[in-house]
Amino acid sequence: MSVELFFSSALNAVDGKNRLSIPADYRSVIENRSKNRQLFLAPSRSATCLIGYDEQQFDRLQAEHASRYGAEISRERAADARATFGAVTKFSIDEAGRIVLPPALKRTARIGASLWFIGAGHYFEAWDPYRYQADADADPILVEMLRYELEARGLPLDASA
Amino acid sequence: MSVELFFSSALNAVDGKNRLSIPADYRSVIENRSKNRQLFLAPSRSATCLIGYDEQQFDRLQAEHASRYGAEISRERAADARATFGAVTKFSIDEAGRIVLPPALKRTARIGASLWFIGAGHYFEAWDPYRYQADADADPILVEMLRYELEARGLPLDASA
DNA sequence: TTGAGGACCATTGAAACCCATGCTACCATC
DNA sequence: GATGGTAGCATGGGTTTCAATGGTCCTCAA
Repeated sequence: MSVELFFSSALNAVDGKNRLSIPADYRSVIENRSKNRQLFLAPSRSATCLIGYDEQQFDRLQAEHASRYGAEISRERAADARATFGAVTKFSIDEAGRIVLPPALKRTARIGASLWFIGAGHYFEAWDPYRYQADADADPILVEMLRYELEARGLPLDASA
Repeated sequence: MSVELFFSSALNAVDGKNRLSIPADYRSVIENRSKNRQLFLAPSRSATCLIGYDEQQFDRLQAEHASRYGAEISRERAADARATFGAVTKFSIDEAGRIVLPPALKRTARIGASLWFIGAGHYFEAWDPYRYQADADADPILVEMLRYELEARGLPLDASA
């Protein structure tokens, strides 16, 4: 069961070509759940970060959207369809376990040279580490773990540096 | 499953001959769903933009229309038939992935020198970028992504410029 | 004969791909 | 328990492919 949920956290680099490694844990969750290496990323609607999930979860979101409206045709439905599908990007994870982050997504989530992954069950979040530290809802334990990871990589503990 | 839905967004140019590239993502969705390179475009009835879809979705719209009326013959049915089919244009996507936009469609949707594509599941929308920004139902996240794309191409952020 | 539309070629910049390297965790052996 | 070997993961770099777009020529019709 646990192989089917995203959990644990990791700090990875985003290089000059906007490539980044998806943590190996998450990759195997995706492969176990969806039998492929497809990853979906979209900006969060409630925080300045990205939300990541696999195809199975995407299908679930799509089914929710469809059942919310049935055969209805309306402005509301159209707006919701845009919000549900428009900002989502699909990636296929390469042999080395990486994807390339499109600049528009990177910037919308205010991401810099590294990325802080936080597992959250059916999905995971990906934050700029400094933005996560500054977030009002940040978990103190996760912040402490993040600070340790930053230190271990020789990265500054604060964005200003 | 997910390869069969339109999602993600893109900003493409419309050149002096009214040629425009259909985003590669959308092209492969069309090919996967309909086994051809046929695209249908029609003005939206609820917004100032174009709606695009493939042959499979066209068939679905047609089936919905038919089941709504059965064998009924009426002015309403005729009016709905006109609305459903009258303004639809079929395109075949060329080798380079482009179509030529008829001036009437371009003008009806108030399209200028570029086009903002938004995936919405079984169909996608195509807006003039400045008109999308100004739309009351615009999604703030998509607006932000659009502004980034405008900037990346050196285009003005506002229509007035 | 001139303009419009369509087919075909050309360019450029980004995205996918392939190969190489440090690092660490785990394993087997001594 | 120490030591050497091996494998997997996170990264860096270079190369090739392809998408998006601009341009030219050709054809057909008015």
